[in-house]
Parts: sequence; structure tokens; C-alpha cells
Amino acid sequence: MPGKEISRQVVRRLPRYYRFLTDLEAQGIEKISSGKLAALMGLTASQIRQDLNCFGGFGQQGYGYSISKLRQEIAKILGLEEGTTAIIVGAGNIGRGLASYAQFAQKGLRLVGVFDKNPALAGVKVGGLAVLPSDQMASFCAANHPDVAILCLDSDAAKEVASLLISLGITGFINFSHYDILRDHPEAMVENVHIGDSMMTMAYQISRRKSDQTP
Amino acid sequence: MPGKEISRQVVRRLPRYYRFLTDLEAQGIEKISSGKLAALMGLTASQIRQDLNCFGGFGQQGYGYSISKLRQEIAKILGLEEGTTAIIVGAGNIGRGLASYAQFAQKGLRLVGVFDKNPALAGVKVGGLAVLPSDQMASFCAANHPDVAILCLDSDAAKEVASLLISLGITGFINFSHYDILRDHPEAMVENVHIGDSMMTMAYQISRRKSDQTP
DNA sequence: TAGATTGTTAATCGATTAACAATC
DNA sequence: TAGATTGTTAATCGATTAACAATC
Repeated sequence: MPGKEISRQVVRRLPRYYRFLTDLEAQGIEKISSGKLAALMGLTASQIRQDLNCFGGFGQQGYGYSISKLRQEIAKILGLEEGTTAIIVGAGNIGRGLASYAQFAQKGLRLVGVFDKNPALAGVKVGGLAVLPSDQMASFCAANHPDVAILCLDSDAAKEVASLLISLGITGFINFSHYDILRDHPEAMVENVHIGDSMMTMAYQISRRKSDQTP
Repeated sequence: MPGKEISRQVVRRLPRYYRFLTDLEAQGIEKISSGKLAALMGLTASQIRQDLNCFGGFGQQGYGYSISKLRQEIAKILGLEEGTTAIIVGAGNIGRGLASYAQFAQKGLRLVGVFDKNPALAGVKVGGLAVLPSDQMASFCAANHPDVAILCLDSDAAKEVASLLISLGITGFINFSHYDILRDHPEAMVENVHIGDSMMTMAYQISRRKSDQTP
């Protein structure tokens, strides 16, 4: 069965459910009701039940949800144990910062390569991996078929690299650039991360608060 | 006038409008209609007009929008030229990566301090600033009253630091941790950035595509 | 069994899209 | 003026919330 389409907003809430359930399990708690979990997470009980029922009936009437079972179910839904592999392209500030991020595996991705076009960086170790020159991407992908590329590049480079990587079989992108991958490659899966946009919306909020205070 | 409340989703689109308008202006184009801009950005003309009219009537019937005027208006709305100041707390991988991010000012924030509790990092230069020990945060804030703190910390540290910073007069947070600032401090302004969540939703998409292909 | 709590259907709310009169 | 395009009101769509019968 194709399964009804899951809305993006539901999927975006799954990691947070997973996190809370992991915490609760670590505390040794066995079960929880949608009402209690809602209070804990600042959601409504309805929303939690609706969200979970997109994927199946994981609860038990009159009882609630088994925390460890639900945590496992969500891990499975998220595909955290499928060994999805990722490469980082661009070993600048963001790229290196991310490469050193210790929790890749816990987030469902296994980092298997870091590339940079600057030959001076080749061989430098970041996050336990030696940076490879970009001209080795094709052979690397042919040999290892990573699933995901994390693009820590400017827009122009991202555009070029995305095309290349798609031709090499990569289907998923975590995109830190402003290049609109989906426009050129609608079949790709894309998560955009625009930290600069968060800075701007923060500047907006601060500026608005200031002007509100001076009416 | 208090002005009608602007929805979060409208605000989140403003940086993208700003970016496209900046590009168009750099190309020397003078005017654009909502229809053309919509085609360029992959939105509907209706949405663009609705979004802009939250803030004022910036267009002209029968003509469209002046690109340079609209760009300036959005810069003003976002408060990009108000010199909002920010500190980074936590000079780990993410903190250092961000501190070196060259475009702070273009995103409406001016980085004025970087702090870390590890004394070994004190004095190390990142992004042109020397890391300060965390015990100097109070005196620094008293002297410089930064507007925003960028928390590049784990949840426990973030909780502690957020309380302290709010008592020191900071009202805005860009939060890279999973600590829920608004729960304890509903008056704060918060932008959460959860890169790990993006990794998980990417793992979800990859895993779903794989299972869809094997029915 | 009785109480609790789910799964699911219906109602509400808000955001997006469409339509069109106003007007440059 | 006539054509184009906005600003704005109305219609649609989708997501969230509420309600409740099913059931453990």
C-alpha cells in the first residue's frame, strides 16, 4: 500500500517525540498517556494522537503508550537504524563544525566522507575523517554510494555540486546554501538549513520589540 | 497602533524575499510584478501580495513593485540596519563555526562577544574576537547590553545560561540546544535551530524512499 | 465491571489561493 | 484612455483541536 501522504509538519515533530521518549525511558518510566506527554511537550493530546496514528495504533485504550515500545516504533519510522550514509561537501567553517559533531549516528546518519575543493585542506582530519579533494567525489560515490550529501557551500558551488552528485546517485541533500535544489531537481529530497534566516528573523523580533516599547 | 499580529510563517519568508530582491537589484532590474516574482521564487502572486500587505502597500497598481524601494522596505522591517548585537555562548564546534561566519552583519546581527566556560579556550581568537571566560558574561553584559545570545551549548548548560542572561537583560536567543527556553521564559524571543532534527527527517525521507522502492 | 484513554470522526481555526474592484 | 497590476475581500484548503464511541 502506498500509505496516505504524511504532512511535513508531522514529520518535523517526530524527532522531538523521539527525544522526549528517550528521556522518559532513561528515567525508567514505563508508560505515558497522550495527555501527560502533551503537558510535558507543550502540545495538545489530540495532536499527539493524530500524529502517531499517521503511522499506526501504538497505544492501548485505557492504558496509554508504552514508552519503550513507542520509542522503538519512532526510531523505526525515522529509519535511525538503517545505516544511512552521508558525506559533507565543503570543509569551511560550517562544514568542519558539522563534521566534528559527535552525534551523527544518533541522528540517523553515518558520516563517511568530507570533501573540499581546496587542495590545501586535503588530508586534514576533521571529525575523524581526512578531507578528500573534490575531484575524488565521483570515484568515492561509485565505490561507496552514500545516500545523503550535506552541502556546506556557497550557492554557485552548491548548484554545480548538486548536479554532479545527483548524477552519481545521491538522492538526499541537507543544504546550507541558498541554492534552490528542488527547482532544478524536483526528484531530490532536500532539507534546507538557513541559519542566516534565523538571524534575520531574530533581528526582526528584536527591532519590533524595541519599536513597540517606544510608541 | 499595535498593528495586527504578523504570523510566524510570513516573517520566515521575509529573508527570502530580501535575498531575491537583493539579487534582482544587483542585476540592475528596476521593477517587478508579484506574478513575475512569484514565478521566480516558486510562490503564488497572491501570497506575495498578502505577505507584503501585512506591512504596507509597497506596490503601484498597473506597474508592480520598485525593486530597490521594496528591498529597502524589507531591510527596514527586518531591522537589518539597527545594529542589533549578539554574543555567542559556547565555543565548541558549532560556536566556533558560527563565530567565523563572515556574514553576521548582513544578517542583521553584529557579533560582539564569544564566551566559553573552558578556561583553556580563553583568549583564542575566533571570527576576529578573543574568547572570553564565562564568568565575565555578567560584567560584559552590564557594560555592553547585547540584544541576543546564540546558545551553542548542551541542554543543561543552555538552561543555566539562559536564566542568567535573561537576568542580565538579554531578550533574544538563537538556540542550538534542545532546551525549551520559552517554557521557562515565555517573555523571551527564541529562534530554535535543530540541525540534528534535519538529519533525522532526512534519514526518514531516505528510509521511506528505499522502502517505497521495494514494495 | 468501571474508569481511563485510545483511535477516529467532526468542528474549528488559520493560512493559502482565487477573484475582483480600485487605480495607476 | 486601455491595459496592467495592485490591495483586499471572499473561497478554499489543510492543519489543529474537540468530541466521543470503541475498548482495554
